Amino acid sequence: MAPHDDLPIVSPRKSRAVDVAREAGVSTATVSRSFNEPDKVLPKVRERVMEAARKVGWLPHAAGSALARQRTLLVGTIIPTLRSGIFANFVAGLQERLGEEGITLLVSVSGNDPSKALAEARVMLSRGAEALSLVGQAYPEELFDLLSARSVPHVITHEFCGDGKHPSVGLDNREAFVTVTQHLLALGHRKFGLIMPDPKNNNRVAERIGGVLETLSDHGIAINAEHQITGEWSPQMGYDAAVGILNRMPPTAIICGNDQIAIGVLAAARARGFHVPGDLSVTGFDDDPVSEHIFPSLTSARTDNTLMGSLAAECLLDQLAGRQAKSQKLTLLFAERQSTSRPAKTDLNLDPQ
Amino acid sequence: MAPHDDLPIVSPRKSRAVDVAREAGVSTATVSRSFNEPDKVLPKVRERVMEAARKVGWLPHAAGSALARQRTLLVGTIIPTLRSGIFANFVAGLQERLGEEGITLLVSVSGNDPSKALAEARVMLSRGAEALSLVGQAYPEELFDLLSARSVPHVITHEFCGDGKHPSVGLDNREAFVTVTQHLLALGHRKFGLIMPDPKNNNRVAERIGGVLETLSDHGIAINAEHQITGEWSPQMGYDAAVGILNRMPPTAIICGNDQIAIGVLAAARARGFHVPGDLSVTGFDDDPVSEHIFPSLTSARTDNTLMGSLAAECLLDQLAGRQAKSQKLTLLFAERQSTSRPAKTDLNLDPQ
DNA sequence: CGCCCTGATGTATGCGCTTACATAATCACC
DNA sequence: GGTGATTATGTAAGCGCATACATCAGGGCG
Repeated sequence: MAPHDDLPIVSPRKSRAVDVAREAGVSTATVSRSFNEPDKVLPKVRERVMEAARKVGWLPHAAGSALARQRTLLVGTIIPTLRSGIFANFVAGLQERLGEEGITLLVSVSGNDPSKALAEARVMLSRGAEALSLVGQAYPEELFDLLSARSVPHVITHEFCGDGKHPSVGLDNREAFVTVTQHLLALGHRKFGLIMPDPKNNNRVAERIGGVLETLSDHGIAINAEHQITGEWSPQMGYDAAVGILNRMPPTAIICGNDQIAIGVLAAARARGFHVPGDLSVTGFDDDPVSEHIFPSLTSARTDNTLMGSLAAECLLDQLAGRQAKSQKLTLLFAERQSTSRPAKTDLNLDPQ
Repeated sequence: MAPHDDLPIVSPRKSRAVDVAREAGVSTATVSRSFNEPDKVLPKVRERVMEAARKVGWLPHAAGSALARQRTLLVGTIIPTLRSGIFANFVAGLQERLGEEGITLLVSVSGNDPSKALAEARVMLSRGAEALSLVGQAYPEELFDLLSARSVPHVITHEFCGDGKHPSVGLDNREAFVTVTQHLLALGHRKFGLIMPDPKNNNRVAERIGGVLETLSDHGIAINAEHQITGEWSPQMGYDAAVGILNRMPPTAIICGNDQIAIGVLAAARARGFHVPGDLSVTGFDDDPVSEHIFPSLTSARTDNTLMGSLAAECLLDQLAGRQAKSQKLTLLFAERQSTSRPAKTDLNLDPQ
C-alpha cells in the first residue's frame, strides 16, 4: 500500500459536504438543500442525506456558508463589563431574542474605554458581524464612520437619544435621577450627599449626575463639594465615601449611583451610629434583587434590562430585514422602601410650605 | 456610459483584499502578508498597503481567512445562565485571557438543560469553535462523542473531577459544603435547615447537598424533611422557604445554597422575630460583594471565578498548542461573619464534649 | 564578471459551501 | 402518446483569503 494512500489513519479529517453527498449518493447541492431548503428535496432523499450526515458526523461549516451566502448570521454587542447585573441581564435578553432567529451573538467588553471599543468593533466587523449593539454613544467618531461606511445597522442602548442620530433603546438617565431627587425633595430633604460611579467616558452617569444637580439647583440647593464623590464603584467604595460624608456636617439624604454603593453607605451609617432612615435617607439605583430583602430595605429604581436587550435585538432585526428601526424609551420602575423617609429634624429647612 | 459599468453607485460593495492590492499596486499575497507576517514584506511596501487598506476601508474577512487557514481562532463556552455573578465573572476571566491570544469567545446559555447544551455545542462546532468550555459534566454522552470524534479540546469548569476523565478547573463542591457544615457543627449546632437550588441536571448542587447531609450523618444528625427545601433560587424563594422552616420546630442553623437565598432567609428571620445569629445562624455561598456590608453580615464562602475563567482559558490554550492540559482544584475562601455564632440555647444538644 | 544564494513579490490553487443555471424526470392534459 | 409545464437533482462557478511554489531582483563572493 502506498504511504500516501488517503487512508485517514492519523487525523480523520473532519468531514465535508462532499463526503455526505458521496455517502448518500447525491450531489453536494442536494446536501446543502436538504439542510437549508428541506422542502425542495424529496423526503426520501432528504432522509438519506440526514442519515449520511449523521453517519459521517458532518456539521455544515459556517465559514464556507458565510462566504457563499454572503451572510454570517452574526451580531455583535460591546458592553463596558459583564460584571454587573445590568449588562449581564441585557446581554441575556439580547441573546435570547437573537437566538430565536438563529443569530449568534458576539460579546465583547470594553471597560468604558472608547479606543478599546473601537478596536473591538473592528474585530467584530472583521468577524462578519452584520449589526452592532453599543452601550451609549461615547465612542470615537471613527467607530460610527466605520459603521456607516459599510451601512452596518446598529443600536445605542442604556440611553435614550431623543435626537434620533442613532436608533436607541433605553432609559432617560437624567429623568430617572430627577425622579429620585424629587422623591427626596418631596420628603423634605434639603441637604444632600451624592455618590456616583466615575462619569468619565460614561455619558449615562454624567446625565444622572446632571439630573440630580439640576433638580436641586432648581430648588436653590447646591451640594457641598465634599459631599459629592465619584469613583470606581463597589460596596466598599460606598462605605468609604459615606464615612467621609458623614464625618462632618452630614446631609440628611445620600443619593447613590447604584445599589452596591448604597449598601456600602448603609453599612457606614450603621457603623457611625446613624439611623436609616431616621437620621439619613439613602437611595440606590438598579434595584438589585437583594435590595428588597436587606435591612433596611433599599429605595431604588430600575428599568427592565432583559427587556431592553430583547428590544435592542428587535431593533437590529428590523434593520436587518430592511424595516424601519424603532427607538424605544423604557419606563422607570421606582420602588420606595425603608431606606427613605422624612428627615427627623428639619434643621434649617425654611421651605414655607 | 454603459449602465452595467462597475460604478459603485447603489451599494458600494464592501472592499476585498484585491481592492487593496490594486490600490497599493501589489498582489493580494502581499496584502495578506502585510497583515499576517509584516516582517516578510518591505516596510515601504507594507506602509503603502496599510495606507491603501485605510483608504478603501478594508478589514480582512474572517470567514475567508478561516477557510484558507483552517483556523477560526474561535472558542466557545456554554454556561447555565449569565444572570449570576458566578458565571458572569467566569466568562469575563475566560474572555480576558483568550482575548490576549487574539481568540474570540462565543458564549451561549443552556439554562441547565442538557439537550439545549448539546444543541448549543453543535452550533458552536458548526461555527468553527476550536475548543469548548463546559460547566459541569451533566451532558448527554453524545456531546462528548461529538468532541472526541473531532478531537476538540475542552475543559469542565465549576467542578473538579478527580477521575481525570476530562480536564477540569473548579472547586470540590462536596468539600466546600463539608467545610460550611463543619463550621456550624463546631459552633455547636445540631439542628439544621437546608435551602438549595434545584439539583436536577446540576451535579454541583447535588454534590453540595451530599456534602452537607453526609457530614451531618457522620455526626448522627439527619435533617427533618420539611426543613430541607430545593427550588428555583432567588431572595424571594429563600424568604418563602425560611418562613416555612421557621414555622414549627425551627432549626438553629440554616445552610443556604447561595447568598441570594441567604439574604431572603435573613429577611424572613427578621419578619418572624428571630434574631440572627442569636436564635438562628445562617450561611450563604458565593460571597456576593454585598454580603460583607449588609446587616447582619453574612458568613459565606466562595472561589475566585474570574481566576477560574482564566485558568480554564489556559487549559484550553495548552491543549490547542499541543501541550498537556492541567486540571486545577481551586481553593475555597471561607468568610466567617456576623450571621453565624454558637446557638443561644443548646436545646437538646447532648454532645458530650 | 558570472554564479549562486537570499529575500521580496507574484501566480494560482483550494479551503467548504451555496446557488444560478442546465438537465433530467415526472406528470397532466388533450 | 405527444407536448409543455413542473419538479427534482446535478454541474460548476464563485464567495475572500492564505500559501506553496514560481519568479525575479539584488548582493556577495570567487
